[in-house]
Amino acid sequence: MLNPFYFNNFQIYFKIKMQEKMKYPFKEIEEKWRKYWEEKEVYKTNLTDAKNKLYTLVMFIYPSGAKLHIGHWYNYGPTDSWARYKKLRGYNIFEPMGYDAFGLPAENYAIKTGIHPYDSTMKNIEDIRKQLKRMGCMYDWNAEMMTCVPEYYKWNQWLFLQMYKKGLAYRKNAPVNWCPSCQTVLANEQVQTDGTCERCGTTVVHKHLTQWFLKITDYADELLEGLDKIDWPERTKAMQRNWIGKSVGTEINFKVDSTDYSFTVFTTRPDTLFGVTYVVLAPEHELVQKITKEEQKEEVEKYIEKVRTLSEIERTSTVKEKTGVFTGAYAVNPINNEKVPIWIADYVLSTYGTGAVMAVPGHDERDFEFAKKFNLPIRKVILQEGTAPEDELTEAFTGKGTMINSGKFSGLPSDEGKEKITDFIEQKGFGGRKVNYRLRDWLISRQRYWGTPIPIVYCDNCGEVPVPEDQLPVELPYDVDFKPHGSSPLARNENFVNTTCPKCGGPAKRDADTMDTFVDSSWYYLRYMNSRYSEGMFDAELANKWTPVDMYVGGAEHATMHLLYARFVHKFLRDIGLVNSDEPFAKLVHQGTITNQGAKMSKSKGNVVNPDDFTEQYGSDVFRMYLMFMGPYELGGDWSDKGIVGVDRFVQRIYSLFTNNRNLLKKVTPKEKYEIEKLNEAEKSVYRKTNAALKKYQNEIENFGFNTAVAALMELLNEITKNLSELSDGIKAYTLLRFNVMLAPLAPHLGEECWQLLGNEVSLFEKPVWFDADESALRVDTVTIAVQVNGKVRASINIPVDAGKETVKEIAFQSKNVQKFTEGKTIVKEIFVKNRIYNVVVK
RNA sequence: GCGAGAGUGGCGGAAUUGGCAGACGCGCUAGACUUAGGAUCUAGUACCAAUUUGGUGUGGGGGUUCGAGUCCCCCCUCUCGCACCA
Repeated sequence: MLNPFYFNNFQIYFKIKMQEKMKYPFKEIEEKWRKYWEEKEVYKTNLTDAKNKLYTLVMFIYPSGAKLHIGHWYNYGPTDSWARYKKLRGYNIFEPMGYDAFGLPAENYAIKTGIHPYDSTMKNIEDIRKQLKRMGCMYDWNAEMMTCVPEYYKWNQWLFLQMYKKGLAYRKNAPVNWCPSCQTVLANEQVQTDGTCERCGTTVVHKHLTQWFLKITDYADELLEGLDKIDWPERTKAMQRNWIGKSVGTEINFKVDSTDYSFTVFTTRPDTLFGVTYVVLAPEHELVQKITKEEQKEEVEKYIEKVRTLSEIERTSTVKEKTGVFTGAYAVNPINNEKVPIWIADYVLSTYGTGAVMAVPGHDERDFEFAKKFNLPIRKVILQEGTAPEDELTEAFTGKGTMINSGKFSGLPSDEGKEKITDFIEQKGFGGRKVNYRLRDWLISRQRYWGTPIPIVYCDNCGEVPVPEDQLPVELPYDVDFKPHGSSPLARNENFVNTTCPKCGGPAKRDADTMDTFVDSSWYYLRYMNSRYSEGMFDAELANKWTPVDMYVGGAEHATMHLLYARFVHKFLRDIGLVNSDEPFAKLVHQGTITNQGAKMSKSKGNVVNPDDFTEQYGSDVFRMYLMFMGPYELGGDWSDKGIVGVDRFVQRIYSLFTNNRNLLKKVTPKEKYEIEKLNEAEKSVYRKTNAALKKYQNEIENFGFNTAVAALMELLNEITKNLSELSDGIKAYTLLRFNVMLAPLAPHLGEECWQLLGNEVSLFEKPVWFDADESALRVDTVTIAVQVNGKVRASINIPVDAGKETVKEIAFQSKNVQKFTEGKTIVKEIFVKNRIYNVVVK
């Protein structure tokens, strides 16, 4: 019976069994607390009380077929931890979550599988909601909302109509980016640098369509100035500044020789006006057809045709050699009546400035290159300091200098010349000062099904007629052939398209396009406060209490699109009296990108890491804490699960520490503060460490320094376990309580469990508790400072805190090593920084 | 090309105002737990020599300073953004 082999195995079995019992049972515990929070509605925000309000927002989720990935966890987990910390500190937190539910992927998926975008989106939302709940964030599920329902998108239409009324929504036929794969138009902002479609990677081509634009350019200046007032990452603000691209310059009219035609150029360098040796029009410029001479017609036509096939990126590539064609016509330089040839070239864009450029090859790199290639004259009109007028230009000189060969303006510094020449041009009526922006109006028309219908009808009698507000929403029909045929899917739905004119009652057709989904996301943060509100776009009273958003966290890739559009819409809503603030997001933080093997995670690359694998093995707290511990939040980094066991061990140690001290608070009530001199050495050191950790933790969490906050907690745990046997129950309870409140934001389930284990009756997040550091404990009586001889550390000495130089010097020179390095030498200099360093310089 | 950020042990990364570089974690090494260990605990772990100790070290080169990972100049590499913007 007592076979040693059996016995042996039984022992092992027993030991393993015991360990399993000890191990932190994260599955039950995490589920237990999630259920508790949900049943007690712990995260339901009292929105009527905005006294201590803190609106914490993450960019809402796009419910694609893919489940939550590491990036979502990395975005939402730490942000929630920050908000939880703030909650423990007494803030009234509002942390909502919703779904950015319209969009192309759902439609592409439908095209591929035949599953209706509405059905797949709703299914995805179901799945994602479950996953989100398992993360254990403080989302107020009462506020949950999605953009693809009429209750929401009705207000996109309403917003559009308000802009229309103010003349901010207009239609124009313009060269647009056409993605042959998506069969749709893309905004310039949505075309990638290599000329491909942001969503599908297909090379974008040009197509001319009549489209709706929102006049964001009217707000260009304010969007620029507003950046100074918001707490956003500098790099993001710089990106928006560049994107808006304000440049102050001069517009100058050039007459076309022996005709009545004229055109305008924009320049930031009017001081080089005498250096103009030719002018260039964009191939699309309206004048090109009118002025081209008969003998040049064929060549010009051929060139225009060639340019039409090029994407903007190809046209503007620096690598590409300059191309262009002479029109045969001449323009007259208004400053000196000189006749200069008119060329067309693809490097001049019709979408920027006036679509016409005065070419100064001597002082502009592109013009220089062009002139060299086509043998056009190069004239020097700005003299570089330290060079002679007769020196030949080997490259364009684009800096400041002294004007030469410029008539009566010769001799002026170029800065002054800019003003003088502009004054002259204004006086003569040839043009004037002009501010130009790189920013273009926001193209919102999409020839697509899965979006907000544009509330406009076209009537043969009345023309373009806005749908009256009381007839909103213009509902998106369910039955539709969403397969792309080059036109909008809605255009083929007779029931939708055919309608009556709201003005004359005659037959009319609806606009068959839908809106860019960035319209949806440009105001969603205003609706969360009352997501079922039906009296208006949003509950303005609540929205004004709670906005601007106090903390907005999301990817840096939205720097120039979503984040600019939302600012624009917010300012517009302010102007029509709906909101009372200037900016939507007071503070912005970008989470870094988590890559895998150096590449962005994507389905196509097959390098997607599934967070579920880790949450199932370690639990959601461990996974969340590991993501925070990996490195600086804003940097992101390459994914590796190498260190996750470290965080798991940390959690195991915490759990056994708290289980071993179960109901400690029933035995003892710790004091608010202890007199440090009355504690034993172990207690002193734990007491100090506890308060140092509190201080450090606060600093770090406030600034999204999660990695160092976790490290501070680990240090504290090490200090506690090292000294555990020497601690009185009072000190033990004191430090565990503080450890617990710091732990809870980072690992909320475990935090609650420990809180209960200690003997607390009410959930921590139900009744928030925080402890401030006892500053007196941080004051120490002795400090260790370095003693340097000639800048090299030769000793470390303990000195009384705040000890003066003479005392320190005395102690320092007791060190043999210091003596050794100073022996026989004279002291030239002494540097003493209190409590930091003593450095003696000898010779 | 322009703009922003980064470069620190075998690895992820720490380091208020310039003031003891390498916190915390992973990994590794050794030991303990009467036999097993993908468990736990303890100790060690930048590099080079050696016992104490000395020297070298934050991408490379120069500079400021008593003192530089940190500030200044030049260069290299990587990441992101922009790209003929007139």
